[in-house]
Parts: sequence; structure tokens; C-alpha cells
Amino acid sequence: MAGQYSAKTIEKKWQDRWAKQGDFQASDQSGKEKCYVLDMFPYPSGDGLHVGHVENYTATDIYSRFKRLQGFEVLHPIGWDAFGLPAENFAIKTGVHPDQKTHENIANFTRQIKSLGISYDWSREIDTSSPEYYKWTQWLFLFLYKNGLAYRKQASVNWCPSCQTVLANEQVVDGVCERCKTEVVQKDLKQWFFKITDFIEDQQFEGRDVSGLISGLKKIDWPESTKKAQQHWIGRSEGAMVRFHISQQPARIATRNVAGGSTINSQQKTEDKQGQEDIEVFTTRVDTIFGCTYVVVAPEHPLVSQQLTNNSQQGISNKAEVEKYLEATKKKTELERTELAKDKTGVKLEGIEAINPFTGEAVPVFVADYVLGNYGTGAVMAVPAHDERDFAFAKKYDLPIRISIEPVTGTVRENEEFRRSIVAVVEDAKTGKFLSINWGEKLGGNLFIGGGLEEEEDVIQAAVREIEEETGYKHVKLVAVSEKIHHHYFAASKNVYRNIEATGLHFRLADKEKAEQRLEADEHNKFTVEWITREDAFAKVADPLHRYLFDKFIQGKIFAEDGVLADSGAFSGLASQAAREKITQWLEEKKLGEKKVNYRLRDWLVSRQRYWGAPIPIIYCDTCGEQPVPEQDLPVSLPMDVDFRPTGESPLTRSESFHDVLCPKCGEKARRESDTMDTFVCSSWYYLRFVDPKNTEAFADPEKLAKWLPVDVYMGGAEHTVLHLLYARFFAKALRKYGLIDFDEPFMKLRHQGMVLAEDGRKMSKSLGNVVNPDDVVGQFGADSLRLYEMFMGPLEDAKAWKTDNLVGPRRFLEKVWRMGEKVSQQSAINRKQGTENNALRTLLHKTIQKVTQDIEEFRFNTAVSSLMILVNEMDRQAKISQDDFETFLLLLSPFAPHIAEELWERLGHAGSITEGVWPKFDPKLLQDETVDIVVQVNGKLRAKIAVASGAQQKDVETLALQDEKVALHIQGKTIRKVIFVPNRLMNIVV
RNA sequence: GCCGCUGUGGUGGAAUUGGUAGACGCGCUGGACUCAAAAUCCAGUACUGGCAACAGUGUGUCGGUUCGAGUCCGACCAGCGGCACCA
Repeated sequence: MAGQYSAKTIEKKWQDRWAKQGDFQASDQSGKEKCYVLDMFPYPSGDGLHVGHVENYTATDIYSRFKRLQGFEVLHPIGWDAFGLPAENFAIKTGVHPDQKTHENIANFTRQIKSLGISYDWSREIDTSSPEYYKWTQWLFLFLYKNGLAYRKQASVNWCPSCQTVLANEQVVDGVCERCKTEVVQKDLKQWFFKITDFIEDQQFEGRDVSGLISGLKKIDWPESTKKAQQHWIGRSEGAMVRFHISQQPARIATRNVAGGSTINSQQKTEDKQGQEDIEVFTTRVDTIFGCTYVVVAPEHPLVSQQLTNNSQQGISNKAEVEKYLEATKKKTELERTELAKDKTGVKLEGIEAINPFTGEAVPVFVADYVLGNYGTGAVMAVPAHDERDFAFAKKYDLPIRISIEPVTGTVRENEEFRRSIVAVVEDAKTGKFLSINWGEKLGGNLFIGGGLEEEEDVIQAAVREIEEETGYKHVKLVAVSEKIHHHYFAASKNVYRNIEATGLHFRLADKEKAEQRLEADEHNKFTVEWITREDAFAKVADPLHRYLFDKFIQGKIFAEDGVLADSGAFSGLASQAAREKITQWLEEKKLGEKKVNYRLRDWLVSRQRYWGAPIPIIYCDTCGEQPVPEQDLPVSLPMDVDFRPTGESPLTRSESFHDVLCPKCGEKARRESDTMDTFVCSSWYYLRFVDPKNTEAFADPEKLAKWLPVDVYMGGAEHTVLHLLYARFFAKALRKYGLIDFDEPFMKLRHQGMVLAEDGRKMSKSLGNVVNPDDVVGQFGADSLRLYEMFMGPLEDAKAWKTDNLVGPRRFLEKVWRMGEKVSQQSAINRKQGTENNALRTLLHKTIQKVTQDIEEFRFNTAVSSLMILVNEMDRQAKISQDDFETFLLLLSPFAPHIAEELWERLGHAGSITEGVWPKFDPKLLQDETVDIVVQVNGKLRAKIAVASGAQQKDVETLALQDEKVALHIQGKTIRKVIFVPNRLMNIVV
């Protein structure tokens, strides 16, 4: 045989032959063990296949081909996520119907994928935009509806003014539409939702266990980052719900003498309650409740509208102002609400107050849009000292800041008297300008001021001088000494410590008397000292001082971690964790609140006011109300002759034949739901359809579902970390709950391929003109080279920059393989059928089998390719190449470069396809080299390498090592203290 | 801010999980073949000093553990990705 390696010719030849033999059809009847290998099916965009797709599809194709050779019945299907906005937008621009455009794109994708030699089972191809498919999407909608998992409600939703449709929360990125980057606004609409929140926690139903969206993550092999992202998206928070009574009394003086849980009785609270509603707040930090100085409700909170419509004498007195604020809030786009996060705005509800159930204190109530209406209760207790957002708001509106948690520091430990500290603030007596803060501890009746107990007397003098010199102030005044203040001070310890260290203003006094004496005696002293008791300090200077300290040092950063409670009545001294439990317990006893779990995850909004999607199978009748379309009437077909320009309502509204129907219940005139479903609904269950794509009686036959599912290996881009994967899991759990499938996690092993970037390291994009078209690469180098190159680029999950120049490596490798193939087939028949007699080569061959097998199993294709190259380089050095060995190599190569492997396999005389071959096995006995190089180190430094028989004993190696010149040189004149020996690897002589 | 990840030659990246740092590929240098070129093959290619043998240095920085650290621990620096007013 002769001829050069022509990728073009042989790739066409084998692709045709694979198609002729019926592709890689998975048999439902096979007795072999099954393996379901799935790619995230593509949206058939007009841009065609991306080299990133190629990486994804090649990886799973290698795995599929590998598993088939290992004797598995492999299901490796492909389909099209064909509904969606781009086709519709294209249609609006060009007038080409989405259906037509989509099918053109599918044809192009199919051609491109086939040109890569991906071993899909094309007989199972599905298209979510076909009525045969979306009939079952609609059926599943009805399934959810009938089980109370799909419902319709009026809701403030994300609206994209450009796409003219609603977006799911997940589709709003940084306040703009994920697709067109238009700022998203809020709009009130009646919309369909799926109750995904019903499946967050584990449940049992009719004897079936259904793992929740949280705990289910534990039993699947997914990237840790993806699991974390899902957990974060679900956002489970344990906390407490607390009821604050509303008082309609005019503002009162705060009463702090009731602080402490046990001192409040329900009697007293009844008196506080002035016959009005409660505000329920949710908090994860109920331990900070003694620091609550106001309450905030979201603009959407019912209390607000109730207060505005309330015509009685009581209630809020600044309705106009509040209404104005609500108006302004509504006009804000999502982006503005996000971007202006730091500048918090709000309005006080004048005339009402909330009663802190623990302090009995009446605190003001604000309405502010930094509180979300759709999370928790839509109301929060604000603790500015321990929450950054509350702090920012409090600073802006000049609200009191009260510390109720102290950090556990070196000097303040749990179980220790910690409220002994004092703080002193030093100002210039004349100007009142701040000079320094000093802190210390009061121990055994002695009063210390200073940075610690170690400072010597001269430190204070130095400090005083320093103040003088650095500031030029002549008169300095110690403004305040207060245990109370110290708490605030400690609350910001990290920052303040640094500050103190930086200024070096440390000094120390033994006690009050001594302190005064010393200050008097010190000629440098310019201080006047005012000693204040704790109570006085608090009463006189606490609040202004707190703010002063915060402004000076903390600059918006506050202590928001767990610590030890302070000034929290009976709970003082408890650690945060214990305090949360005790306080919650107290609330439950007094019926003022309870333990509560909240989630970030909201129900899934599936209505879309667009044309190119699956119609929602619901009919609205004036007499019978909302009616599901009877199953036998499915599918509700998408009409093809519709004006699909967006107007804000679904284009389907304008199709009378579609829109005007008879009520399935009473037969009177009724209207069809004109919204379509989010395309994510279609893609949430497609993996189920592949097991039985042509079924007209059910979404899939239960037996086939049982045979093939769950998916063993699933692969796709990391951009689907939350949306698609979460929705698909929800569908599986819902179907599992009602017994339609027998698993609750659909994808057992998930891997993401990294992004393939352009040569310039940026994202490939049309506008940058740096897109690499796989067609061009296949034309220039061939599909096998492209496949090999993409696998060889680096770890699958890493982002990698494309480099066309580097394709010559894999291409040269294949040419070398080709030449070896010629060499093997030209050898005399005698040489053909026997393994190599070269022991070293045989060991390498078996090592390669092992390495490639393991690497494919672990998706480490880059190192698998490299080990194939090493084997070829070594075989190429041989005068004669055993045909057996070469065939073994071809089998190893065939998943990576199937066309050339097939061609050479055939040329070596095989009648059948290499895909019918058997994956080689390695012999563990042959993995060990006969001789090994042992590294000899002296004190950990490499000094020699000696070749010894594999398995050599320490004694023998040591003898050889000591004979080595270089080793001898380095141990000369020294005594050997220790010898470390790692068999077959290393010897370290320590001298 | 929170979560996750990464940092190794000119370059993409290897390194059996604590045991020869730089496999394999690209590029580069020199050579063979050729009238010449392409292709192919051979040799070399971390840095510094040296003609060399060789010595020293070296995996973002600083420190630690160890006979031995790219790998483990601590602190920091730089970059990437995701989430972000979720109380």
C-alpha cells in the first residue's frame, strides 16, 4: 500500500461508512451493562459550531468510544435546544420565520458535527421545537399543574424592555438582561411559576424518598465549585422570626431599664401594644437584637399600603412623603437598585414605632428599598453596630448605633470577666480636635490606660511628647473614660489596633490616683483628665462618641461576626451561638417569634411573552376559570402564521385561531393562555426523551427509563452551573415524587469543559473578529488532528487560548502513525503476528495501556495523548514493529482519532470496524521495568544516579552508592548519620 | 465583600500525591538528506559562572515543618471565574 496520509479522504470514507452501518445506535435490548454519556445539547445558533463545542463533544466521544470497546452498551445521543429568542429576534429583523431559520441552523450544526466524526446515535435526534417533543413539554407542565407544582400569581417580575418579555431571576445579570444587556425594570404581571422551592429539603411521598436540592448534591460526582454555586443559589439560612409590636403612640423616651429577657413579662407587652398589627422580621442574627435601634420594611411590605390606606386618626402622618418614595422606588431599574446599593435611601414612617420585645424600647420604623420585599418577611430589625447595610443607613439618617456583641479577643475570652476594659479619647482641649484613643484594662481595682500591661513608664512620656511634636497641640484633654466605650472600640479591634500601632500612641497608668500624680509630675504633660463613671460615660458621651469612633476609625466597617453578647440583659456574656438558641427559645416561650429557615431560591417563573417557545397548555374561561387543556388535545400547536413582533404581550394573542377557543369544561367561548414557556423548561427534561424519542403515548417508556437512567456522564459549559442544572434536578425530583421515574438525581457525574479563548486570550466573538471556525481547521488539518489538538491543549476544565500553529504537533504525530502503519503492513508475514521481543518496549506498551485507560476514565485527555506520543516515538525507533503491538496502539488511539485508526485497522487486514474491537488490558506483571535508575542524594541534593535491578535491596544499593565517585566526594571526611531508602526510587545519605 | 480556582522555561503544559522539576507538544539553535527547498530524521535547548568536568541557583513573595517541599502548614502578593443589599 502506498500513499500519503490524506485526512480528507479517509475521514469522508469512514463517516459515510459509519452512517451506512446505522451510526452508533444504542440497543434497548442489549444485555450489556449500560452507559449513558450525554452532552448538554446545543442551541443551534446561526454562528454554527464553536471550537468550544468541539472540545466538549470530542471529550465525551472519546469516553463513549472507549466504553463501547470496553463492552458497554453506550447511549450517546444528540438533539437541539431549538426554541429561543435569537431565532425570534432574527426573524423580527429579517422576516425569516424562526422555524425555517432554526432548521437551517440545525442542518449546519449536523453537518459540522458529522465532519468531526462524533459517534452520536443520530436515530435518537430530538428537536425541542417539534410538536412531537413539545407535546410532552406541555404534558409535563400539566403534570406539575395537576400536582399543585405549577401555579399562577400576580407578581412583580423582571421585565426586559428590549426583549419585551419577563426574565427569570437567574436571567438577570448585574441588573441587565442576560441576552441583550438592556436594563431590567420591574413590572406587575400575572405569571406562571413552578414550585421549585418545594424540593429544597428531603421529603417522603407514598413511601418514596426524594432527596432535596441541597442534600442530593452529596450523592453526585460534580465539581465542588458547581455544588457550592447551587448551594449558594438556594441560599439556606437558619434564623429566627421575631414579632415587633407596633405602637401608634408618639415617640417616647427609650427605656433601657427593662433590658434583659427575664425582666419583661407578657403583661407589660400587652400594655405596650396599642391595638395594632405586628411587624414580623426575619434575622439570622437574633443574638444582636439588643443592638436593634430601628426597623425597616420593604416598599412592597403590606404594612406600608395598609398604613397609606388607613383613614383613622392613628397611623402614619407623612403619607405624602411615603407615597413619593414608593413612586421613586418603582421607577428605579434593577440596575439602579443594585448599583446605588451603597447610597441607601428610605423614609421614616412618622407616627408609628416598633417595640423591641427584649428591651421594650420603641424604635422608629422606616420604609427603604434596601430591604427586599420578596425575601423573608420583607422586614428587618436593623442593628447598625453589627450589620454593614444597617450601619450605612444609620449613618446617613443619623440613627443611634448600639453595640451588643463584642469580639472574642486575646484579652476577652469566653468564661472570663471581660467587661473590665476602659477607653480614653484624647482631644485638643481648645479646638476639640481628635488626637488619640487609648485603651486598657481595669484589673483588681487598678486602672490602666495603655496599649497593654508591659509598657514602661517612659512610654507615656514618649507618647505625650509624640503627640506634642506631631500635632503641635499644647493643650490636650482626656475626654472620656468609659468601660462602655471600650466595647465599641473593641468591636473594631482589627482596624483600631493597626491605627494605634501606626501612631504609636501607647501609654499606661497604674491606677487613677497614680495616673493623676504622674500626669502632674510629668513636665511634658499637657493633659487634663476627666474621669467618668460607666453610667455617666454612657449617658453623657456614648452616642456621639460612638459615632465619632466609627467615623474616625471604622469607616463603614463594623463588627459583624460572632462574638460575646454585651449589654444584652440576661443574655450578656453568652457566646453568639448559644445566645441565638437561648433567645429563640425565649421568643418561642413568649410566643413572640420562632425558629425559621429561609431560602434565597424563589419559585421558577416560566411565562414568557414571546412566540418561539412551547405554548402553555391552559385555557381561561369566564365561568369555569383556569382550565388545563385535556391531555388528548395535546400538543397545543404553535401557529406558524403569526406576526411575531414583540409588543409586550405575547404574539400569540394576535392569532385569533390560536387565542379564541372553547372551554374544555363548559364549551363556552374562552381564551387560550398566550404566553409560552421559558426554554429552560424544554431543556429540563430532554435527557429523559433520548431513551425513547419517538414515543407517542408517553414522554418515555418506563422500562426504557429504568434501563438507561440516570445519566452516567454529563458534560457541558460551566455557564449552566445554576440555571439548567438546577431546573433539571427539580424536574427529576418532581417526577420521582409521583413515581414516574425511580431516581432523584439525573446526572451522576458532571464535568465542565473550560472556555476556549481566541489566540489573543480574549473571548472569541464575532465583533472582535477572532472566531475560529472548526470547518476551516478540519479543512486544513483534518478532524482527527483537530480532536487530538483540542484534547492535548491542556486540562479539560481549564480556560485555554487557541493556537492554530500548535495544530502541527498532533498532525505530525498522525503522519508518523500513518507511516508506521505502512511500515507494519510492508513487513513480511512472519513478523506480523507476535508481540515485541523487546522487554523494555513491552513494559512501555503495558504502561501506556494503563495510563490511557486511567486517564480517559478521569477525563485527563491531555496526558493520555502525551503517553500515546511517547509510545509511538519509542516504537518508531525499532527496526521492526510487531503488528500485534501496533494494533494494540491503534485501539488505544481509536477513541481520540477514530478515522485514521479505522483506516489503518482495515489496511492491516481487518474486515470489520475497529469499533468492534476490544479495549486492550494491561498485565500488571509487565508494568515493572527490569532495571531502574536510583537517585542518590547527599543531604537532599542530587549527586548520582545508579542503575540497579528492579527491587534491589537497600544494602546493595548503599554499597554501590558509596562506591560512586561523586557521592564519595560529597561525604568525604564526614560521618554518615542516616540513610533514607525508597525502593526503586531514591537513596538519601545524610551526613 | 463572599465563594471557588490559579500562579512552574521563550511558549501550551507534565510531575506516580512528600522522593530525579520541566514529561509530551510548539518554538528556537546546530547537523544529516537535497543542486536547492519542503517534508523527514538526528542532536541540543531553565538560569548563572566555566573551554570543560562541574558548581551554584531555580516552581509568585516571605517564613515554617521534613533526611527531602512545585506538592504540606502560616502570612502575604498577583490574576481569573462565579455570586452579591438574601438581613
